[in-house]
Amino acid sequence: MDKRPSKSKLKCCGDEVSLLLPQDAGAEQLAKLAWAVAHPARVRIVQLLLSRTSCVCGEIVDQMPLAQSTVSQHLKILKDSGLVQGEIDGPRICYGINQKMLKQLKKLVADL
Amino acid sequence: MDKRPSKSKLKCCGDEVSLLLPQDAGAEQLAKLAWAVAHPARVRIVQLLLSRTSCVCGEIVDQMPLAQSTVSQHLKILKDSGLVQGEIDGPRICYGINQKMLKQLKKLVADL
DNA sequence: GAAGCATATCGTTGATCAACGATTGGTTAC
DNA sequence: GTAACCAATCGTTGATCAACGATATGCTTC
Repeated sequence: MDKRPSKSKLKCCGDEVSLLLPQDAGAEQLAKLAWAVAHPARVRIVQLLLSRTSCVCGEIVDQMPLAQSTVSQHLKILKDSGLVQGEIDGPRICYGINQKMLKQLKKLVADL
Repeated sequence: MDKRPSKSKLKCCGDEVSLLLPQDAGAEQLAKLAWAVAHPARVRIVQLLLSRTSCVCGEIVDQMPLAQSTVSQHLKILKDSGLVQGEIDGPRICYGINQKMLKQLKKLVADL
């Protein structure tokens, strides 16, 4: 077990960091968006979505050496970050890049 | 224990991905650099280093609610990514941003 | 050489990631 | 309604992250 009972200092990575570091509001968001593309598979997914304006999950799975559940998991991470949106298109789901968020990411990185 | 003995498919995240996805050479590098700034504390460190052109580890520790060992660990991650360089300056170590790598990161993100 | 200070590294712990197969949920077609 | 298909979720596992304290290393200075 952990020897640190409840130091009230900093748990790890999470929302508490922002409370202790109020000065960097953008740091949190940059970290969140950077995290979304901090995995080769997710970068690849973003590239696929950008190259085709829209894409179904099945197509992504076909182009990657990963199981469907794993791809779906990565898509969830991308969706949670806001970088990717999915809209229901009949029986399948049409995924696409959230251009606003992508712009935000580009701006945050460019302003570093 | 893991039920997957050695599927020779894909271990997780690592160098093997590049072997199986040769088309995205840049995806790996973007993921690696994005990963470096995928944590609020590391974004903060980069910002600190940029705002002062150079910075000693002790100053960074003073400005963050983290232990010295934790900051040193984050610095190591940043160094491993290439974004940050450290040169020995007498008894202390002077850290600074590797502008070339930062430019590379900006370019990779901008080209998305 | 010993003392002192600045960093790095070691060793530990709990939390999270990333992968998979299996199952569930939802939508169309018969 | 049932079958078929697509995508999401569940449950598991091993690996890695992130945090800390404690210890080791390295360079000055005395």
